[in-house]
Amino acid sequence: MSENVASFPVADSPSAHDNEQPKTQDVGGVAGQRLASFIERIERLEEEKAALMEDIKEVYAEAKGVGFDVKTMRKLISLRKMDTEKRREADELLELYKAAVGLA
Amino acid sequence: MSENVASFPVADSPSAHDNEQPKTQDVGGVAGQRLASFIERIERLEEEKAALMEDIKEVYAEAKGVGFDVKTMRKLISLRKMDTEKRREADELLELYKAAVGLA
Amino acid sequence: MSENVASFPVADSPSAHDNEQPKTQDVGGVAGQRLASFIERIERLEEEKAALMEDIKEVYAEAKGVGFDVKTMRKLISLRKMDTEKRREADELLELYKAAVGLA
Amino acid sequence: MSENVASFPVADSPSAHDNEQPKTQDVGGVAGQRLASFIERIERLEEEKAALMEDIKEVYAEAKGVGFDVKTMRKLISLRKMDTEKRREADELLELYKAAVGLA
DNA sequence: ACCGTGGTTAGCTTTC
DNA sequence: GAAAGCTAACCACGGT
Repeated sequence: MSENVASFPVADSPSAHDNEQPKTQDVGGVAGQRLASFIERIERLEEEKAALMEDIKEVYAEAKGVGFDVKTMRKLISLRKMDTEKRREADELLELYKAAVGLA
Repeated sequence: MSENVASFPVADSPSAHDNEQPKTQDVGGVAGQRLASFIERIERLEEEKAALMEDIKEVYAEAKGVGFDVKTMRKLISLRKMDTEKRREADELLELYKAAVGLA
Repeated sequence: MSENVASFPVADSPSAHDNEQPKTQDVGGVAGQRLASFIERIERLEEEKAALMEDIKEVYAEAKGVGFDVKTMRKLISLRKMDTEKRREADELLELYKAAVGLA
Repeated sequence: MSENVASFPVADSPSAHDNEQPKTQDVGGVAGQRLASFIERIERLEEEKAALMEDIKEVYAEAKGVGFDVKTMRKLISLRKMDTEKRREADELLELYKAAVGLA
């Protein structure tokens, strides 16, 4: 039933009691600036991420260049990752058992 | 000429009984070490990527904390990204034209 | 670069060699009927899937009702699934090695 | 598929010698069997679900094969689903009203 | 009772 | 063009 309605919901600030309207379009007032700031931060991080992904591709390419099989490498890495995750989950399961059984 | 680098200097098969190997897995020798190095580099980069993704999630969380709608933000960013890509493609097209016409 | 354009692209039939174009715009024509048929099939399958998911939830609920910890159960099942997948992937990796090394 | 059914991994102590009967603690006993049964039922249902998902993919593939745009189809179906849910919710609301007013 | 969290599912990208 | 891996949206659960 409940449906969020507001896509730009927020007052211009958490504790918005500063009455001076910035003149410059209050859609895009303090809240707008804050939003812009968040957006920028995220986009910056996304850029870094993209760069990293690029780097990864390059490493694969380099490996391929000296004769390794990329697909195999990927599989290997995936397997290693699964190991890691599985161990982590197994640990969690153990904790869960302990909790379920009343051993804090 | 059988060049073991150009093909795949693979470890002997899983069913091997090569257990008592000296420290530095000489299965595959130099190539094996090289492979290990690639793997490590990739896994390191993947870790960084994961950390970045974590950061991004945190920024979204912070934005949410002050009242912004995350889903909307995502859409916004995605839209901006599309714009960027579109422009980039347009630029590429322009370069192509220039090249085709002899303008370096 | 390439971007698909047509959202309702299709000719009115796979083996469309019947040249007589129906003149009357095929939106809702043979192709439309065919599309409707696909949609129905998918929606039917989705329904069955939803029913199955419901069943699963019920089993969990029943288990919970007799005292088992649902979260633990989920983890357990997830772990078992990981085992299965990991084995499958390990096999694939082996095949990959063999192929990379030239062993059909 | 899965063979080790009685796998009830952790629970009883790591070095549990199964010679001694389970005393009061029912690890691996009746409760264990019951748990195994639940697990099996769920895994069976999950398998069916996976099969269904496979079927759905195949229908999409078939549709694509005769020229329909899968992405568009997905959107369409999603839209229809939203409609359905909306109507269902509206009906529920109506029921609620009726109940509130004393109309069974 | 709501929010936050984690897990699941679906969609998209990229690879082969 | 198909298959897979990755990412993002969704949903149900438990905590506060």
